[in-house]
Amino acid sequence: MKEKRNQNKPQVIVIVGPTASGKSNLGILLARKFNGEIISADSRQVYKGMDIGTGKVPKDKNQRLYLSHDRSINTTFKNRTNKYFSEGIRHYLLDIASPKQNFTVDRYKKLGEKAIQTILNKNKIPIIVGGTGFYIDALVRNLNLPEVPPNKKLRKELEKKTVEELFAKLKKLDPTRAKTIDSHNKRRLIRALEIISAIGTPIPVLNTKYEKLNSKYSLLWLGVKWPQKKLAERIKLRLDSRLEDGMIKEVQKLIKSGAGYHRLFNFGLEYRQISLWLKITKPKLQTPKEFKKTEYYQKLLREIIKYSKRQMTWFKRNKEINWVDSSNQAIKSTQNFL
RNA sequence: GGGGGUGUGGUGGAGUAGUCAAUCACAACAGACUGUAAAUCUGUCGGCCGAACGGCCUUCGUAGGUGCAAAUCCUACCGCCCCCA
Repeated sequence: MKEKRNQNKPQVIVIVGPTASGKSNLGILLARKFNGEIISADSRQVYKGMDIGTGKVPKDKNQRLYLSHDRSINTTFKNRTNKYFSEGIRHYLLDIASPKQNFTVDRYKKLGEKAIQTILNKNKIPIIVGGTGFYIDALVRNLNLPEVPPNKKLRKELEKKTVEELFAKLKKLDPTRAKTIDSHNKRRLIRALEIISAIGTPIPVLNTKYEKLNSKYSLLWLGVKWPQKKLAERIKLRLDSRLEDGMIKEVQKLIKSGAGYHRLFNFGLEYRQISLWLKITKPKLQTPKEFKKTEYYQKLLREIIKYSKRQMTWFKRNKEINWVDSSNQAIKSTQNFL
């Protein structure tokens, strides 16, 4: 019905929604039906070893079987291809970083663009699925990120200063940025200063208006919607089954592998609360049952729900999203789009 | 039965005569977001009016009392807690 189709722009589908909304399944469904491949847009699913806590789609097993069919040479883990399939559908940008290293939007954007191209070259439809709004917008809406990688040393130094000091400094060095920045947000202030100190001059005024970002793709935005109460229930059920599925072990493993408590704290949600709890608990008591008795569990539940709301706050301002509450609706929209 | 303590907004918990609709934390609600984004940060949070300065009303277990003035002092009652019997 809408004839605003842009023939020269490649078509890309984006599926967004809060955590536990069922995006991943919808993604696979559409990928099957419309010959697509999936690009995950999740800032935590990029990490290896963070599976249960991030709700990564299960990796197909037969793939490994296939690769290691020759039992004579012990190839159990010689999965060189690194390709991630779930239910036969190729997924990109999962398991591409170590939890010990830093991953950034910039990196995501670059890899994402590559993935989109790869999929298009196969004459398939890229389907971006995820809950990290910032990553999605960076990838799909032409965000212009300044070429300034993180500077650990500088950050450490600036970290010592107070927000007021940092803001004052920024005001002097880059008054334009100072006008729009959140003057209380230390992390942002530090990054802003990092940029100036690297570039030397104030950054050019960027397209900050959300609506003004012009995509080079023709996009179909699908949003998976739930009544809030229902979503909260789903979140609880999902958390409980995650715990049963070995969530705690996953965190223990990460700790052992050297990710560090500080790092885990920063990952948030499950990784934050469970690692905090593990730190003060006797190994003997580290079971799902024990965890569920604690305040950490209650807190975690609240945190996940809050997180889902924050996600919605982000998505709400994107007026292009078609909110659907059934896969049929999604399919219909997709048919219209293609 | 005797002695002591305590009762505050959705919760925890400050306040102990005026500057108190009442610090703070949590929860709740709303929002921001250009290289940590599941992170980080902001606002509102008794009711009514107001864009705002502000104004009015109802609150600190209940009922009385003393004060110009009470969440804060006194008395009684009710509830909870602790100690001695």
